Amino acid sequence: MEKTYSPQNIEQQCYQQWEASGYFKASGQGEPYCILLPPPNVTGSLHMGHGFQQTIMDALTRYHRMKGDNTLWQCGTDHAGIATQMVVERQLNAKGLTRHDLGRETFVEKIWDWKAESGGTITQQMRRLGTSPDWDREVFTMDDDLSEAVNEVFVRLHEEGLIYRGKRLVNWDPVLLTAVSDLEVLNEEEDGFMWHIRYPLADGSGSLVVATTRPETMLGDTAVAVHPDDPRYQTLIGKSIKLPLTGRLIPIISDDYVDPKFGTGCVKITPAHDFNDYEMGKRHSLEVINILTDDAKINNLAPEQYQGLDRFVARKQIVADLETAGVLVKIEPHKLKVPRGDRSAAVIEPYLTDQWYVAVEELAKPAIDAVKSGEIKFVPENWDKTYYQWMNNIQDWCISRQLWWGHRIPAWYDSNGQVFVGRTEAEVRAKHNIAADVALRQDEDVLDTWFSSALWPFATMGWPKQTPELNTFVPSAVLVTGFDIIFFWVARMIMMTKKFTGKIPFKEIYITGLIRDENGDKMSKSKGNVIDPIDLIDGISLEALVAKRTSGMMQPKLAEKITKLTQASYPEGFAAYGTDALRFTFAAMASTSRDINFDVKRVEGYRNFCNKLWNASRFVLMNAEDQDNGLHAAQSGDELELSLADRWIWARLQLTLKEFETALVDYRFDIAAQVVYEFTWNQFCDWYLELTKPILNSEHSTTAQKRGTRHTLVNVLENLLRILHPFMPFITEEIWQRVAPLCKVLSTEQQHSIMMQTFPQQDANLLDRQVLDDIEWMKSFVLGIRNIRGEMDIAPSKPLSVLLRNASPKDWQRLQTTKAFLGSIARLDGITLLEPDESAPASATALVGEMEILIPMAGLINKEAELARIARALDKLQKDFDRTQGKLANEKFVSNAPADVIEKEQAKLADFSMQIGKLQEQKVTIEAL
RNA sequence: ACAACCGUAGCUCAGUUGGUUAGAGCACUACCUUGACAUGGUAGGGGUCGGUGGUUCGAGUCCACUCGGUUGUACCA
Repeated sequence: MEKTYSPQNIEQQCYQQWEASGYFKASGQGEPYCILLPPPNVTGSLHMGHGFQQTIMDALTRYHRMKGDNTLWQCGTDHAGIATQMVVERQLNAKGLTRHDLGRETFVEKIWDWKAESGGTITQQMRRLGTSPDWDREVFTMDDDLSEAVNEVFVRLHEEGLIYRGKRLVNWDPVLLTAVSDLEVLNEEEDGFMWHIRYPLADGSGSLVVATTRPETMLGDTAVAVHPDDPRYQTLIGKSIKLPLTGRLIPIISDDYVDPKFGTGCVKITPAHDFNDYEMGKRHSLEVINILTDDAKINNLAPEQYQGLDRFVARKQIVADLETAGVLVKIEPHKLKVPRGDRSAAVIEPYLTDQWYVAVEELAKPAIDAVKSGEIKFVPENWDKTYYQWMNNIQDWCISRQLWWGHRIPAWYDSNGQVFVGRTEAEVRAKHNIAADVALRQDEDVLDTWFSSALWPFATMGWPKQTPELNTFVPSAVLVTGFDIIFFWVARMIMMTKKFTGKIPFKEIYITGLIRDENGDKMSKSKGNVIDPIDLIDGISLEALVAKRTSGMMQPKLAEKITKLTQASYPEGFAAYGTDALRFTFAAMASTSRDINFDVKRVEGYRNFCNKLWNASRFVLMNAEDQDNGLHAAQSGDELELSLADRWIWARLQLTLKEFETALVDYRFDIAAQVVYEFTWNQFCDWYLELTKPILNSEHSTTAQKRGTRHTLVNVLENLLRILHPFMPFITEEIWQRVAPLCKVLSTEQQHSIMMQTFPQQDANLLDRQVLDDIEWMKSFVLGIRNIRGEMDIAPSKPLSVLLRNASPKDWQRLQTTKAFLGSIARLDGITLLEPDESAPASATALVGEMEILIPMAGLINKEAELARIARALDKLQKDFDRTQGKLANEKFVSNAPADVIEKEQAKLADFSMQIGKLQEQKVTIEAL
């Protein structure tokens, strides 16, 4: 093996091997275990959130595959209607063209071209992460099969009256020229103004003042409303206003929606351009006057001088004109929520159009029940509140989009505008007896991308066909996703899957945290703090990183700021940490927290961990390769004699395995990662490997002893690699290839990959408590000596002679079993037991339980330094003693606390007291020198 | 406005149903190139758990209030 771990040399080749061997396919044997990949945007690229979630999904997939489950990770991508169309449209714009220049058909072809070109990016990047989905089952939401499912669902819901077409106000994006759903509108608080405008009464008897944040909408006002009980306006109700600028006569109506305390208590009502006004308009049968065009210019229903003006230009003009007319009372600064499209950032207009809707109330009920009953569980649990909050106030879902990229709505119109819904035009004609020569025109609109994504759990399994997969993998085991798409996707999948299969789509929903930068800021292009997971794997220079972060920046100032920030944060760029280090980092950060601040330093730490594992494996192989490791001991009858250390590391491995698996069941990947890290570094490397050296290197060891230790070395390592594999697939495979042949006979082809091996099984027989205690005793012995060496500046290489005082028979027995180890790792050249009454020379001391280890000071130990060390230790002990004594002196504690707690406190007190006593004696002895 | 979550060592975070001396990684200090590993080893310093009050024999852990932060939902023109 190479001396240093270098991930780039080992990662890619084995991936191809795995994929080519078909290891990612479900085995067809065992309990079904299925994970659905949240479909990433087909033309997107991998970001940290993907990396994080996919690491978790892959760890679960690999773990269950190794546990023998019939494991399927169902992957695919979605067509991301708006996002993808925008990308291609922008490319056209750069050439001075629009999609209208090409026409629908050609434009859609262009998008397919673009998909062919860039569509593989994200799946290639997923491969770099080592993910193991069944690529042969990869699905795209616009594939024929899925499109068929989409049509089927649409038609069936329509037949049941759950999909309907209606003319209503929708959220209209005047830049993208499409309707968007409520969820795609972000309401941000922005600075604006409140304009107060005087509206004169038509009969000239007076006036009232309305306040508005959008004065241009007055062109579409069809009433002014006041509160029915507002004493100020009682006499005005029923009278008419002569609207300034247009001169239209509009009524003054009363409605208790109006808050008399807000503004002037008079509200201008524009039913065509405000959701609340629209409702009020319906209540009072008001005229609905639309004054905007699709792209938010003033239309020809408004006075001529405003026609064709952009809404914001018109606003200025109207304000100026109102001022000239002397009806502008005042202008106040005002903070207001401005609705903006999440894709275009354009100000969204409530706009009256024909759209298709899903009536969701009926679908929502079973979906709510599925969570309420516990059939579906959120992890962490309290996300169910977010879910209920939305589901209980759910609005009908506007599913039509005025785009060209997506599933075209399966509805056809005749020349009278009558609509027919069906799977195909032929079906429509047949069903409604429409002759072939009668012209039918298909609806121009496409469906919201999330409509097809909502069918993912069953459509990817072959629905509407009745396939074996549909039976086996619905419901899937767990959905791993971020809370940001609970409404967009999760809730809608539950509704649709329930509706069309009667089953739940998944049993658990593991909601991951959101990856932020090391300062807790959301990663975004405009902040310039985005990290590409691939850059952490392959490494990137500062220059390249800066270039990447500032590319396409329109504002030079921003680019400069980002450059500085990047230079300050990562003066060296990123090192090539490798996939395994990155994956382990993601796992280690997956706690219950909803925000995860990603610190590159942690990747470095786990890269070091990989290196540690690598070098430990080198040690094992150097000692075991081409040696007798007892591989055939069972048949040949060769004896395997396990040392105390050998039995101890087996026991520790059992503890680790148990904690690891418990953590995985709870989706506590952070705990699982920590447990296995601790074992690997702090137990296996720091202690066990050291403890094998005295056996392997000693001439006094028997063949059986050496064989036993080598057997343990290779087998514990082999087990450890299998435990680590779900988190770190590459390095474990690479090492395992060399280690496994020393441990077992690999006969079938499938057995030649660690990923097809079974996961280690917990074995209580290996968990020897006595051995665990013995080694802990030995460790504290060694620690005591190391502590004295460290504090007294005694070179680790200098052999020491120690005396033991007050050793119990148990201590003596342990000394016998661990003597060889102690001599070696603590560098002792002599251990002498003192008789009870035997006097000892002045010594530095350490305690192991009640036994004292004495290191004679002569020539080694500085009196002042030792006194200082004792004083520090005494100080700490005294505090502990006082606190414990205080507790026990409290009568209420003694009378109320459970017996075992009291016993523990008493034992602690005795222990502290004993230690203090010994140290004080020691202090006196040394002071007397 | 409401809701959820968060506030523990310089930094990033663990801390299960209240009960061993509050932990880890990184950073820091000192020493060490020993034959797996300087992407390393050994030893060590550092926090009273945002604040206040309460429940309890006992609270980082439960309750109330409060301050600060994040996110979501709703919203008055």
